[in-house]
Amino acid sequence: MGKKPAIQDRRSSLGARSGRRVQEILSAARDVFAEKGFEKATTAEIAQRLGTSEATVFTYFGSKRELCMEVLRAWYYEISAELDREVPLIEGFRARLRFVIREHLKHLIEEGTGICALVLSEGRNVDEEFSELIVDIKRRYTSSLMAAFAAAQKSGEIRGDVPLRLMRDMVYGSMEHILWSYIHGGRPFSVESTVSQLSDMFWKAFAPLDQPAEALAQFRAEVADALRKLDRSGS
Amino acid sequence: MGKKPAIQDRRSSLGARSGRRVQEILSAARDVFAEKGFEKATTAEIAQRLGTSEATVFTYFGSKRELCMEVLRAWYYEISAELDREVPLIEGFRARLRFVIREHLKHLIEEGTGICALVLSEGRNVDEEFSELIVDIKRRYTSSLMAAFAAAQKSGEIRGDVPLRLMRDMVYGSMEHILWSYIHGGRPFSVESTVSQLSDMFWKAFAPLDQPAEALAQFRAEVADALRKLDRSGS
Amino acid sequence: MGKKPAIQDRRSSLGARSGRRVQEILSAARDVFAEKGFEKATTAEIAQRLGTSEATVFTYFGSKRELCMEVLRAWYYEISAELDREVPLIEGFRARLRFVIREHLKHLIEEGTGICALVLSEGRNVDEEFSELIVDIKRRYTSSLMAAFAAAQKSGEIRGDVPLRLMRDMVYGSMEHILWSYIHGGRPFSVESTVSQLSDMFWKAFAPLDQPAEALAQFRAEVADALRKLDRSGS
Amino acid sequence: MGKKPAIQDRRSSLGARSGRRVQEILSAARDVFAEKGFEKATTAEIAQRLGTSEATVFTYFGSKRELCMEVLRAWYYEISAELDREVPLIEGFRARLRFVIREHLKHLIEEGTGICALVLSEGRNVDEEFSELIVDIKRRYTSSLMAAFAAAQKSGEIRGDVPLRLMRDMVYGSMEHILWSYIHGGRPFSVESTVSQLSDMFWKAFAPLDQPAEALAQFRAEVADALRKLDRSGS
DNA sequence: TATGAATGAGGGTTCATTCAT
DNA sequence: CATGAATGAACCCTCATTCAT
Repeated sequence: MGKKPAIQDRRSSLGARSGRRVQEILSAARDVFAEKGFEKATTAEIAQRLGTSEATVFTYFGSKRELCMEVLRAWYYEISAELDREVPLIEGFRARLRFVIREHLKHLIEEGTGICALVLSEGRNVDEEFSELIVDIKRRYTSSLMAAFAAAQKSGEIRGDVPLRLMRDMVYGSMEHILWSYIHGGRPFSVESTVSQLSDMFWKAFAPLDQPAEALAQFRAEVADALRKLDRSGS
Repeated sequence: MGKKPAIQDRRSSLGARSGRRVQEILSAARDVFAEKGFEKATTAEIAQRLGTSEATVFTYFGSKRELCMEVLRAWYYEISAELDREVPLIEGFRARLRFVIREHLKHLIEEGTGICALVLSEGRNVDEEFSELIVDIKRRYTSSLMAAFAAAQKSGEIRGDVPLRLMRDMVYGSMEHILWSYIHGGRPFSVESTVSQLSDMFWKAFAPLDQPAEALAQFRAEVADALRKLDRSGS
Repeated sequence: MGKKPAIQDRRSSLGARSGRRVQEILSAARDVFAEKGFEKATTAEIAQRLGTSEATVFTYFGSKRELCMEVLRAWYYEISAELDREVPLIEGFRARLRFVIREHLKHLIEEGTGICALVLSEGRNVDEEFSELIVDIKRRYTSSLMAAFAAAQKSGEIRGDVPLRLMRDMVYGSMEHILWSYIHGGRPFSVESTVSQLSDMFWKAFAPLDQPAEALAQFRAEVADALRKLDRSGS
Repeated sequence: MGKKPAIQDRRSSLGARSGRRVQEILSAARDVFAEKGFEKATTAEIAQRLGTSEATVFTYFGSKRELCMEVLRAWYYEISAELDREVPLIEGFRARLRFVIREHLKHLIEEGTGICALVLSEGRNVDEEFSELIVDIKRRYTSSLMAAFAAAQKSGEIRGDVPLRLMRDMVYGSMEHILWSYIHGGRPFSVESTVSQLSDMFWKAFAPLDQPAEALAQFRAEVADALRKLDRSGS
């Protein structure tokens, strides 16, 4: 909006965040943001942990918020890449769904409550300016599941009367809420059993409407077949 | 842990903030928080809308964050009371679930994206100090649904192999995500059709394991088994 | 332009800068700005001299630049008021011009090179935002001389073929340059003789074009008259 | 006073900056300073326009301020050279004055408000350190006019009772003020008519005291006196 | 000569919060 | 109760400038 385009950011380009320095900063920033949360984190502390000056941080990242967004982006990127790679190799919607759910929960649980809280919380605290960016990041992140949904809908594995988007929101929303409860409730948490239960429930929720009907039809055919046999044997 | 004497200073009780002034402040605060979000809202603006001084605000509320929490509490309180009253009168789990879902979506949609974003976002931005409070508020808010879950589990309307808490997280998590998508995507949004779709899907997800499809499957297995035996014996 | 209107400045109103505090701040600010110049002056120092915090300064003035503008405004205001009062009472354009010149030089010399440099320099360093304000201030300041010009042009005391604005620029521009030379050259400087010389030169520069012609005409009339008398007496 | 070894580091001499690189930098710097003003211009932008690094700029110029001074110096240098060359060839003070005025106005108007504002504004924003330098530059720049004044005073073309310096300040000060008004007022501006009016007025202001009008006045006084005597004796 | 990278050194500004009246 | 006034405390960010290569 009213942003000065600035001379052109001092840093190379927003694309290739590969330099060693950049990675170091990202890493330190992730730690601090995870520990303190965005608002309470200070650029001073991030710089301090790196043993550099704040100015160096700002050489590579335009603002504290941008830095935080990049931390999130990097986090999502990793899993996104994995999902993009693995999910298409999996056979069947049910297994795909299960895989996606397990990955999401596993990563967020394993990396500690800090980063988990950051991902859950800052995904919602977006300064307008980065609103579009976070939407993109999440779109990419959820694209594997969306593709799986699409394929499943086509093959008749899941119902076709509900927007994919709604199902996606159910899956991710549920997990977020579960993780949030976990973080704040401190209850013991079994990833595996949660994965199983969620998969099962969503499998049923998303099942084609005519599944029972189809099953019934097949059953009838089988029974009819059997009856014919009985008839034959009993005659 | 050396916690501050905390949240009650000179206020009557944690529950019912009554005075006219208190209500005015809450109202102004809600407007401002809804418009700007917590961080960008200022106590100065809240006071200014009331035509009083910031000091007055602090006479009634200990801190900006506390004020915000009270705004949220008030918001939840209203619906909580309604749910507590209405839900028990409804017959059947399915209808109860539907009612809860509709109320949640309806309120958040109708009151505008501002308060909606506030509820969704600030519910996650908790300063440790208020962490417990928000958990309480939400517990109270979700208690109607939890009670319905419990009753349904007892009566066999829903499956008994999944923690209620997990189902609750699914329901509320899904709705939060859906609302968030709505707020940021700006897509047209039909409360009624969403309610129907969600109710239906959750109904299926939560259905007892021995419902038609499952029962049928098991029955079919039995029959098939019997047929095999007959086959063998009859040949 | 793109300024946040802000909730409404915390300070009473831009008009009545009368409060004691305001005057104190203005005074301290003038000292610091005069000593260091705008850029090198710091709000910290201004606050420190007052024995208050910087925040207090910002309670009354929106920004460092605004504070500086107000210092300038106050400076101009004082003399403007004096000129508005005195000039109209003076008879004749020449005396008025002389008065205006003397006041300008006198004030700027007497108040020291600091404030003088500030007035001369910062009158030219305007952040767009205050561009209009400084123009207003200066318009007001020069209005006495402009009025005198207008009256003189009407009465035929000065030429009518030159825009008043041009003459005004000549008078003030000359003085600014003279003062600048004085400040940087450090040459001894006699206000009185400079006033006399300037007045005299401008008087001639601005004199009606037909002054010589008129004088000549009158002189011819007088001589002719004398000649007639001589004729009469010598006959 | 412990002055820094100052302005010449590794540069050939204070006078002639020759290298191609130097010229490129000066050119880019002039553009940026003209567009943004000194304070808002950044060395980063200057370097960026050149396609080099900031460090390169600092290889050739000791500081941002020095660079700016060199830009100004170069600007003045060009016209100074022209004036030095042309003015002595012109016959008569009036024509010389007119020439000088026209050149000054013409250059500043033609090169755009950016460089004009820079010259007018930064000529006044001197960091002590460069105070002497700018004085030198301006002395050189005004030397043609000063020489013309001196010659004119010698030949009796202009009055001898006023310091040349004062007259110089009047001429340049007037023009600066006029240009400033033009830049900020945005009024249409005719160089030629302004040149004519200024020349005419200054011509009159600087005219010898015994020029026609004065001489006439004195002569008239004498004649009148004589006439009175005649009157008395002839009655 | 050229420069990529790093940074020292503030600087202005913001607000929630306090307290005497 | 209400509040005007004051401020502590930080924070993000900028940029000219340096220096090893």
